[in-house]
Amino acid sequence: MLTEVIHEMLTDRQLFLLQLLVNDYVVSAEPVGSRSIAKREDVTFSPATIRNELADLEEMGYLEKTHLSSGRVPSEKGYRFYVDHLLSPALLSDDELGNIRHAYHERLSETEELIRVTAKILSEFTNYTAIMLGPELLEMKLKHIQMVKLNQNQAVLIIVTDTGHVENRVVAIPKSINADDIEKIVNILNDKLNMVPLYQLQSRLNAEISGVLREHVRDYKRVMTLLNNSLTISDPEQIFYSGKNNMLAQPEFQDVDKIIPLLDVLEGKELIRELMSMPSNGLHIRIGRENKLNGIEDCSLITTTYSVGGEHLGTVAVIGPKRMAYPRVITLIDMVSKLLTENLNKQERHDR
Amino acid sequence: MLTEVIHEMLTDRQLFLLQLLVNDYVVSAEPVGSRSIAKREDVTFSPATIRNELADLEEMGYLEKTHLSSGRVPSEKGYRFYVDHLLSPALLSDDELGNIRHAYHERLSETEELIRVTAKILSEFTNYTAIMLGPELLEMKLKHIQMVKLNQNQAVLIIVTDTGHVENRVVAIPKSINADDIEKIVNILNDKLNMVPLYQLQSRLNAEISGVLREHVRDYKRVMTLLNNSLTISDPEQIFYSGKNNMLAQPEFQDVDKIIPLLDVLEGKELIRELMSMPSNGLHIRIGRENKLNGIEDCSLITTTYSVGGEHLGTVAVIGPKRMAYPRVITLIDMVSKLLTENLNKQERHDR
DNA sequence: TGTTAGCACTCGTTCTTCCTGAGTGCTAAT
DNA sequence: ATTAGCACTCAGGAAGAACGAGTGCTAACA
Repeated sequence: MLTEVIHEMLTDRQLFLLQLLVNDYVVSAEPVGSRSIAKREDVTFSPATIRNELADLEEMGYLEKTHLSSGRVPSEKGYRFYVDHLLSPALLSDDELGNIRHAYHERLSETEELIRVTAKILSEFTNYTAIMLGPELLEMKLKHIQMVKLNQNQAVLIIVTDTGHVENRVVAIPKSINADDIEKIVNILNDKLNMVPLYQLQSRLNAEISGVLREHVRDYKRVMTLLNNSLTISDPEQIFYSGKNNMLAQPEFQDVDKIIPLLDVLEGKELIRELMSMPSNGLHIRIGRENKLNGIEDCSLITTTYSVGGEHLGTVAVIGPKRMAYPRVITLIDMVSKLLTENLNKQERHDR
Repeated sequence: MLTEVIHEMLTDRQLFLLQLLVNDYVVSAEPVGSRSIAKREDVTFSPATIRNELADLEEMGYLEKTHLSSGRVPSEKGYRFYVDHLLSPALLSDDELGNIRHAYHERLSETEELIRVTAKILSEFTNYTAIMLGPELLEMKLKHIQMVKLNQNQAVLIIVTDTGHVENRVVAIPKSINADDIEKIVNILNDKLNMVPLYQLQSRLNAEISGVLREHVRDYKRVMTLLNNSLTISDPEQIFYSGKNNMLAQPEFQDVDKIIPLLDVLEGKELIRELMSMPSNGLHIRIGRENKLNGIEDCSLITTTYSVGGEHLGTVAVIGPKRMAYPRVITLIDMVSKLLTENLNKQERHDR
């Protein structure tokens, strides 16, 4: 790969050095000097030569110095180039592969559990933070609706989706409505709304169903406001975190003043929005300021997606320092998202 | 209060000084010296006198020095004495009172939501971390059980409790069992298990119900293992955190090496066990090493409980540094737990 | 006898100063 | 084109000085 002319300006040796330097910096977290590069067995030329090359790479914007006489550190452009052209996926040891597969063999029944396990594996094997966006609630389709009366005034409204997800909320039941009414209402809803995506529930209710209800049910008005209130799906995403505290172990975040804003951003809604705005297929990497979001300028975000039956279901993300073990994370996130997809489809296959 | 002889060994002036010193240290987080105490308006005697008194208090074990010539800091014994004898509950400003009451007026429908709001208020108004243990699932009683078929092989089992809580799990349905069977099973379960506490479900199933099932249902064996698996309530507690990151702002946890173990403990199961082991009524304070749990030696834990209809429901806890604003936290936790109880009982009252 | 002023002493903190070592760029020789 | 050599830079650590907030103790005082 190195022998091809990838970028018109860079010689093979420069490519080689850039790759070496990034690899080195990723593990050491210290600026890399010419001497330490020259010490490597596979480097035949002298520190002086390396200095010349590194100076050129710096001039072209791939490297930076932390101060006038320091070693070099990759710039964002450098990372970007590395990620785009110099990266070869990491290999996992048999041990690790075994452990990962093992974790999936435990239980493949519940979607949520599967996602949670995936997040945990990702964060534990990368030592960074994993964030998973679950299947979008709004895209799920209604499988069954049910009302269970708790007492004179309250009932639980239960919505089961085609994926087996269960939403529920407590609703106040007006005195004017009795058990028979409720049964009637629920029957109508189940009849008319079967397999309707949740985001359409409300509009369908008001368009098609209100008429039917008016005919068959007493106190039609109250029922409608009740249903309107409870069929609003407010929380559009399920979010699973794992390894939030892993960030604290990274040398770039030893300073408490950096940790607090970072953790705040990590848990904040903006990050989720950012994640949702990522392209919805394939693997994507955002390095440092490529994330428009404030507070994670020193972080990189790697995302991919998982799906079932070809349908986009959710997002898998790893966030870590810019100085990230990209090859390893890429391999892991790719593997894990495929395993997740695979397991979800295994469930699905049973269906038909 | 000060004029009574509370502790045979301590003079009124010593009590006064101890109280002053703790109050001061709680806000400043710096060892308190004789001079700074003497500066206060309500202190009429000189630094030298204060030094003598503080030396006595130190001898008796209520105070400590961080080094030979430093100011004094309360010892755990000092905090304990302060908490037991010197504390007067803090007053909240009308503004704060208003805000708190306002937060509760929003929605009083869902138990979980109510608990979550309470945790948020506590952490925001104390600037420490709030942990709430929700109603013990196992104590809840079964209100309704339901199975919704998702596809050929899977169904969702839904358990609704008397409190409106909904548990659900995906179960695999053996081919030998059809929709009619399921309906029969569910009807039997609803009939026999109504208002049975969740922790009894399994034993009741095996004792009383297995016989009935054997008579009415095909493939009795598979059904029993299926039910046995899914009626095991694994997660005995609902836990709500709020303000986990507030700890990071405390001066005693500026050091990253202290933060990591602290956050780990905070999220760990041992702490929850510790919380559950607290006496189940009234307000309780554990200072520093009084918590047997490793990792929170420098923290204090204040807990109380909330209930509905006189029945113990769950635990409210605030964890912060030993150097905690005890009066304020006590006032807040007390107030908030009462508001929570009140609101829960308001729901309850509707029932009868 | 309890209180206080005075004083010597301790020790953490901060500010310098100095030194070292790892790094650089540049120049001249190979 | 490469490299040895050299002067230069700069972060980081060590050593020391000065500071100041605190102490305990003693002696004087009301």
